[in-house]
Amino acid sequence: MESRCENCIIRQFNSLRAMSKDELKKVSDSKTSKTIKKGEPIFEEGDKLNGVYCVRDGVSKLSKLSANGKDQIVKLATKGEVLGQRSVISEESTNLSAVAIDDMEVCFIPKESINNTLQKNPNFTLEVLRHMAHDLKEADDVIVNISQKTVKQRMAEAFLYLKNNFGEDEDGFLALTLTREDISNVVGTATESAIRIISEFKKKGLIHASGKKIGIKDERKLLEMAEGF
Amino acid sequence: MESRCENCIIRQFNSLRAMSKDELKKVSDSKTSKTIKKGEPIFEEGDKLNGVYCVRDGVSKLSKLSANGKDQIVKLATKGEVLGQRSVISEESTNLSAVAIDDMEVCFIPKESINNTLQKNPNFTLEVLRHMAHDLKEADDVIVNISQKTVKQRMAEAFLYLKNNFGEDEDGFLALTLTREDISNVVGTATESAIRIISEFKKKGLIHASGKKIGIKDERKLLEMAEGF
DNA sequence: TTAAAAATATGATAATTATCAGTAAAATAC
DNA sequence: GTATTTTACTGATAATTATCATATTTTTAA
Repeated sequence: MESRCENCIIRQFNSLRAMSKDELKKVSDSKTSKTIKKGEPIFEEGDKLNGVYCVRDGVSKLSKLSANGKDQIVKLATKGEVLGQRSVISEESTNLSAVAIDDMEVCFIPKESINNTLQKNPNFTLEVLRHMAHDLKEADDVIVNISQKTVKQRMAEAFLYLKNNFGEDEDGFLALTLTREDISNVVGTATESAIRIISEFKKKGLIHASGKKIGIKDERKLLEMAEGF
Repeated sequence: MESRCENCIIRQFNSLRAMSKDELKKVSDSKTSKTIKKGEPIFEEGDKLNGVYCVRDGVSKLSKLSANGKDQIVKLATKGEVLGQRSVISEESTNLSAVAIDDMEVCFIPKESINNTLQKNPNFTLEVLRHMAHDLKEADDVIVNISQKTVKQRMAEAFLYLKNNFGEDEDGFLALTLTREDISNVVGTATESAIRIISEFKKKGLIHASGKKIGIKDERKLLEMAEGF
């Protein structure tokens, strides 16, 4: 038996919280739950999406393939985020791929439920709008960072971002473990360059690592590095 | 005597077209027209905006200052675009500065008019949402371009962008004339690098220039260059 | 109109970053 | 548990891009 949206806590973190009980009931009736294994795609660049995906558990990377075959990760989406919204709203195929970094649990909500509510419930639309405004602001920041900061600065920033957004485990490692390649795709650099900088950060005592797991050792210095000192 | 929004053609190009006659009337009553001279700011990063600016004429650069003192131009906004929307919607201070590149004419619309309509007219909200979805998609593209393409490729792309979005004058020059510094801030590179690449493009016959004015000579090759051939 | 300031241009050089090559370690499949 | 594949790492080198210096041209202001 599947759980109902009405009782889902995740909803509190996204725009679905602005839905009425009745609307939520309809969404819940039309939704389907899916399990996505680590490494598997939820959708791919160019797909026409028939709905949105509400992330219940796990983390997904949203990325775009460039001409030279490298992926640029534009966002890491976790619990509570709704994927595919933009595509459904503008009725275009997605410009991003979503791939599971962890094992994930997502709910697929058909676009009809969303569009219906968008047209009838201004509160919901406004809530979606607020979220998108936030995403756009973040995107602007990413643009400025990528174009104005060095790879080293962006690497430092990435680790801080990972700590602030996904936390640490009991051993003090970043809770979200990314491959070196994924890190390089977040930062927008060559994998070897990312690895080199990780080595350097380790030597300088800014971070420590055990296999793939990376922990932040000197947050203050890392922050200074990100700011350019 | 000022012109009325109801009769303004510009409106057809932005989300204001989804407003009812009545709403439009209220907007028109509350709006004020402003003339902004070339080089003057409309608003600056960190400002709390009390409304949005609808561009009637001229072009504005939306930019963000980085720690090292360089401006990154995130968007060039022209006739029909509404500036400051994101800030008003999320009720935060803006993350961008808007400076006039041309002499401009803009209408200032107090946020109350906008917020009112956002809460009452789902069509308007949806229209704003669609625009923002579009902007977000564009921002993603910019991120991927900046991080995956070389400066040369991005320069080529910038000229094509300028042609496609602002057209050419009767002499075949790009209608929007930017300083070399502005070009470098759009592309995200050092001014000297931008100048050097302009010289190179001239030598290769991709563009021609007369003072600040730049014209596209071989669009096909420029496109190939942007794609990485 | 002339002086001053700003923008454009170019060379020399340094710094950053990517690429290629190859080894070591880890994860996965059998 | 071993073989195979993938991922991580390091060095050498090349390519890209930024920075500094300086000259020239253009624009602006007095």
